[in-house]
Amino acid sequence: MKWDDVGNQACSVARTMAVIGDRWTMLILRNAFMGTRRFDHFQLQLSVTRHVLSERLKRLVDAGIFRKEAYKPNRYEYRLTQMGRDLYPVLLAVTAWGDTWLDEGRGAPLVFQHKGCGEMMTPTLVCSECGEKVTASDVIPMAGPGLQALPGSK
Amino acid sequence: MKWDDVGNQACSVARTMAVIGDRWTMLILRNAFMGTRRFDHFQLQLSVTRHVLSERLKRLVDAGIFRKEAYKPNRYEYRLTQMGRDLYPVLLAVTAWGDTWLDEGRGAPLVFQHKGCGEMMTPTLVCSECGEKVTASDVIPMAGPGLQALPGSK
DNA sequence: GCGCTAAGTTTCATTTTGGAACTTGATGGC
DNA sequence: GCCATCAAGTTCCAAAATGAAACTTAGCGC
Repeated sequence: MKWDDVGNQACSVARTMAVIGDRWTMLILRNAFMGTRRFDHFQLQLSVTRHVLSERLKRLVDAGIFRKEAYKPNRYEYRLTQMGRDLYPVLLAVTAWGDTWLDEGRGAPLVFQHKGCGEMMTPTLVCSECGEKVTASDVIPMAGPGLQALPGSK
Repeated sequence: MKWDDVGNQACSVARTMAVIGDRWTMLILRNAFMGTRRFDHFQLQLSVTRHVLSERLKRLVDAGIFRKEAYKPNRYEYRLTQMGRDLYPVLLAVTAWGDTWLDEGRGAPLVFQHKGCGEMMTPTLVCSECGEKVTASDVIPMAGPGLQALPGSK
């Protein structure tokens, strides 16, 4: 199967991966959340080739995750839209997992202070209804309204 | 920069992406959470080539996300380890984003019932300390113990 | 022992990367 | 005004990864 087809599946994971499911894209987003906006800055900070960076930014703009804006004639910057900012929980979940499982005993490279309460926080996933922490075995996935075809897998 | 190098950065996002940051890998994990365990089942459900599937499963086993176990002589299944199960919040965060932004008016393909309270839930990211919902602007990232070098970006 | 099944491996053409140089349209200095 | 510079890409090519499909290998069922 090709990736264009994967994006058409009735699965939010597949559709999301068709947009952001690539290594560089996540790192681009990470840096965007840290304040990076310009082509050359992304390129330098990430050491990604200009070629790939160009293609990824284009895709993210098309998807509506970045807005490309001229900050002076012929010079552009890439700013997260609301759609893009909404990816923060994904980044945080990824970070939390990496901190837990890949730190090699060194501790988290970054820690997060929550403005609201002032404490250092661990991003935690909870049920929207009862506020309880959620793990894989606490959840029953069920067919929702957006499901068309279900070959046991999608 | 090559991907092996990216995995060595002092950044949990980069390190995590070096392991799971690839489109197929996320879909493999999605299906693993839905109960899939065997090579041919993954292959059929995902329509990924056997070639790529083989390589990805190998990497996930090496990383410690799957455990490869013989269920009879010469037949194996891939089961999530605790490290693997801990990726569930990432999957849920991805799903929640896709449900919000990519459903094209059709509604979520899958909905999640929380066993604890019985309600249909939206996975929500909160601060571990105060329980408040967290967005990008609520958080201040700061250097943590695992940070060695910080070229403004990593 | 024959055919089936599961779990891969191999082969090869096509696509995608990585690396590096080239292009283009403002500025900025003098 | 004119030359140098800088930012934001594009182009080119070799190397690596992917997709598609056929092939391999070992145990099972009968």
